[in-house]
Amino acid sequence: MQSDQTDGTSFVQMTLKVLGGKWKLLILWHLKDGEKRYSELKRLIPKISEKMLIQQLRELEKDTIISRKTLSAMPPKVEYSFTDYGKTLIPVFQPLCEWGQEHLKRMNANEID
Amino acid sequence: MQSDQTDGTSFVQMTLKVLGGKWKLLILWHLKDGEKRYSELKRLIPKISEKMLIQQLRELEKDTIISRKTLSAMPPKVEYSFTDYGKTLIPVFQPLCEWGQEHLKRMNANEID
DNA sequence: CGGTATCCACAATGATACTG
DNA sequence: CAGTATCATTGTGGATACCG
Repeated sequence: MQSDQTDGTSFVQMTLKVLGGKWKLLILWHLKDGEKRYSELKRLIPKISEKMLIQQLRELEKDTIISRKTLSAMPPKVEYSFTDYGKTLIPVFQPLCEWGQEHLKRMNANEID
Repeated sequence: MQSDQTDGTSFVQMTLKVLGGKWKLLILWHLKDGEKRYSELKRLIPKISEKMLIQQLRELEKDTIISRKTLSAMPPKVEYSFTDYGKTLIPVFQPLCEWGQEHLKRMNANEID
């Protein structure tokens, strides 16, 4: 039931804006196992640049998917975790990632692409 | 261009490659109601350029999510529909889109962003 | 009708150096 | 440790014209 008659497409743009970043699914994938410190995420995702890590975290935070807690200022200690609202996303993106894993296997098996 | 990851993260890149295109979710959203002709899709998604429409369709086809059937050569008549394999994606991306719709409402309601 | 081809703007990402 | 700042590069998407 679309409420939006002129252009029922903005929810797609929204979905992509929230999850479409190159690293966001991966960040969420790690956070679903529990809160993580900035440095842990950096270690878990070695190929991400600091700029991208902080940028994607900021965007997820702005979208109220994750929250940022400063545990101590000196030495710096920051923890990222799902918000309660963000947790509603877990049953949605987890099957997506699992589908992606199966799809990857299938593509490799058939040597497509 | 990196081809290999060694860590178990490439499924995320794969997921984004398959669904991350700006119009793919929207195309699939329309196709899940049944097969559609090229011109129907163009009409259903007025803002997409022909280049993008055909490009996204080709990629979905290459990923074996949808299939392309030439119904007649003259006049040209082409129909796109989910493959059986592609249908396994429906229960995955549909909740995603529904979440996106709810998220959009929430953002509008709170005037966040 | 159902595409292709070309050119270009700009957004997204990346590398690297620096900072409180 | 947890970021910022800057610059370079790449990728994605759009406009337009043309083709079988």
